[in-house]
Order: sequence, then structure tokens, then C-alpha cells
Amino acid sequence: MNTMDIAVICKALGDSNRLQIVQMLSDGEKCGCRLLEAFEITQPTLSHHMKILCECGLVNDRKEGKWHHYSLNCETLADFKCFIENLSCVKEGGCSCL
Amino acid sequence: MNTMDIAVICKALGDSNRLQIVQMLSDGEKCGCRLLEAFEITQPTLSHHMKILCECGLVNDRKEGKWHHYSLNCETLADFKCFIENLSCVKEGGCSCL
DNA sequence: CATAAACATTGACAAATATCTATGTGTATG
DNA sequence: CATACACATAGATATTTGTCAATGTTTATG
Repeated sequence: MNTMDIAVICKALGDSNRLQIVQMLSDGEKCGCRLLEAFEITQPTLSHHMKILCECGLVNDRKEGKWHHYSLNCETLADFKCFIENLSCVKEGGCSCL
Repeated sequence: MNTMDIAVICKALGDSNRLQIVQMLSDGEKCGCRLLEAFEITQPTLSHHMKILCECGLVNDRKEGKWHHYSLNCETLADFKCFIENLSCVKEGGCSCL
């Protein structure tokens, strides 16, 4: 997973509705209708957000009859966590501008 | 730090230029002119990106004479890492739609 | 088969965004 | 003080984005 892929994931998480959806999925698999109840958005808007979350690889969509069961993708989440965890705020080195 | 603050950070990281800037800063403090060399963007565009990164709290701006020295903010980065690290892909629970 | 439920798609639109050129501001230096 | 450098600000603009209403598709159920 390269930097561009990470940026796409970050962009997906950059909307507060989507971030809250991911938080809910972190608590376990949820179906769309359940998610819809938790937000004050219309069904097409939720559908749009779920598409973005799925397309970046962060969310799985398991279809079962009428329902779509959404969950976090373990592999993508692990890769994303790894990238973020490796960011460091060390002060060593500094900048030599002169 | 609440969910909204995290979403703002994610949005800031959702642009590939800005994500690469953060990666460079993870390697140590850098001045603006150094960052500018690394990207094919104009100076005002870099200035715009740095403003967004600073305003979300992820980047510090230390002014020294003509130069602005940018670095990652340890506290914000730690909070952000904590949030991401706490996301989980456990499958327990599931959804009861019926 | 008719209906209802869950979800997707389309089209529209206002708001936000990334980028540029042009210009302003502060700081060091000859 | 004039010049050069580092950076910010001010428009301008094309693109992207979040949202909705309307409608289509698929699946279960009476």
C-alpha cells in the first residue's frame, strides 16, 4: 500500500459522517438500515458514503438477502494503522536552510 | 479530542501532497523552502497546504528570521494515533436487522 | 403477482477545494 | 536604502464534494 492509497483512505475518513460510520463498524458488523437510523441523512447519501468507504478498501460489504452487512476490512485497517503508527514527531536532524 | 477534530485531521491528510509533506516532517523539522523543492507546486499552493496542516494542529510552525520551520506536533499526533489504533475489525456481535 | 423493504443510480445544485497569477509583507544583506 | 529571499494574502477558476428528490433494482412475503 503506497502513499496515494493512504491518502484516499484519509480522504474517506475526512468526512465526519463517514468517520462516525467507521467508529460504529469498529464496534462490529452493521447493516445499512441500522447505520441509516443513526444519522440524519437520507438513504442515497448513506449509500454514497458507503460506496466511498468500500472503494478505498476500508469497509467490506457482505450481502445477505435484502441486507448489506458492512464491516471494517482487517487487512486495510492494519496497513493503515501501520502507516499512521510509523509517523514520528522526533526533533532530531532539523533543517539546514543555509 | 473529539471525532470532529479527528475528521479535520483526516481531511488534512486526505490530499496526497499534504500526506507527503507530513511524511517528510516525520523525518524531522523542515523549512518551507525545502518542502517547496520537493513538490511541483507553486509557493502560494504550498503556503495554503501548510496553513491547513497547522490549523488542524498536526504541524507546528516555528519562525526564525526569514524561515518557517515546520514539524509534527507530538501531542496532536499522539491523540490521532490513539484514535486510529483503537479502531478494531473484530467480527463479534454482528447485526440484528430482524 | 402485488407489495414492501433495502439499497443503488441518476441528475441537480450549492459549497468547498486545489491550484494558479499577481501582489503584499517582513527580514536579511550589500 | 535598494535588493533579494521566504512566505502570506487576494482574487479567479475549474473541479470535487455532500446532499437531496426522484426513480430503478433486487429480494422477501402475503
